[in-house]
Amino acid sequence: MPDTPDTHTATGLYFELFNEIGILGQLSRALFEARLPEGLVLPHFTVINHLIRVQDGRTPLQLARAFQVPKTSMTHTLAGLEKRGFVTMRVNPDDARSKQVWLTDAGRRFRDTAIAGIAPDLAGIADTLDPAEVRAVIDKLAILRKRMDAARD
Amino acid sequence: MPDTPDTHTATGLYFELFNEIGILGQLSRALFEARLPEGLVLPHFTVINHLIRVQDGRTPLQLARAFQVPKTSMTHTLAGLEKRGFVTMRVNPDDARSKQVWLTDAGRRFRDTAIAGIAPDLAGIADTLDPAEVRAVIDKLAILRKRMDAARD
DNA sequence: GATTTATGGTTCGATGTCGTACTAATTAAT
DNA sequence: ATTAATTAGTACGACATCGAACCATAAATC
Repeated sequence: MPDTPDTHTATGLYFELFNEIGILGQLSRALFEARLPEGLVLPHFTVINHLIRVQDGRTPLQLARAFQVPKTSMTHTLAGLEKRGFVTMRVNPDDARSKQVWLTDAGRRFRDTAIAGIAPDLAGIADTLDPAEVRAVIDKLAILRKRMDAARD
Repeated sequence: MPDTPDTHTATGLYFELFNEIGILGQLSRALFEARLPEGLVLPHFTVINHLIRVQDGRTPLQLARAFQVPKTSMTHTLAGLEKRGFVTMRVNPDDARSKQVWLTDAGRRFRDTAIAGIAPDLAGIADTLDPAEVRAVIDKLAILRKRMDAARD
């Protein structure tokens, strides 16, 4: 079932890879959003999750770069999170142009319950590939991601 | 640089995988769209490409399922393609509710030039992973995709 | 074969996404 | 120090995306 006729060329392979990535992105997004409370969308969760993983206090621009979205999109996402009281934004004491995003207790709770809600779905598919395989795929994708990230200037 | 603290759990691994997929989807989408003519967006290209790969004459619903998008989104994408003369839609002779999507010559030309425009970018990163690795990643992702696809009902 | 149920598509309204243009603050150049 | 160039963030407008409600046709049930 090779989808592209030119799977033997290098670029054809990458076409196929990105196609697969696109569809999986679509599927996983739908999966997650189905479990999120009304009005919240994947980026909301992703940002909160990121803030917990790498410490809060990030600036909006740092977040935008981390997810490779335009800064205007991040402004919009953060506005939604702030409106719901999941984050608060203060001016960066080191640079008055900039802001810092801090998690609230409600934000942390939101993350916990969101994860708890989604975990069963993930558990349901977690036996598809064994952990070593997943690990290997992640590592390969990360290499590619960093490369593309760097090549973008 | 493991992003999630729980990379040792199965669900944590999948969290990380989907995160990587999301970012890569973002990056590749931006890469592609930068090369597409004004007003055209990734799904436009993807649909045309798909029609060439698996023969045209697909119905809108088949296309929506192939890309895991809601059918309303596909209606919108197809309207854009039709307006530009890249596809024509006729009623399905076997089922008057349904339609069939056919490529025009302009549509085929669009695909060719789009691929030609993007190929250099892909070539620029094509040496990041060697073909066997890419192939392996694609295969693993395809397994996961089919699983999630099936588990969705 | 009439009625019910299911299916394919579109319309409509509500966000999400992103590019352009702008403001404010910082840094660099003179 | 003043001016120019850069950077962080937002406002706004155009368009993409998607869910809910809808219409038309087909299939299933009686």
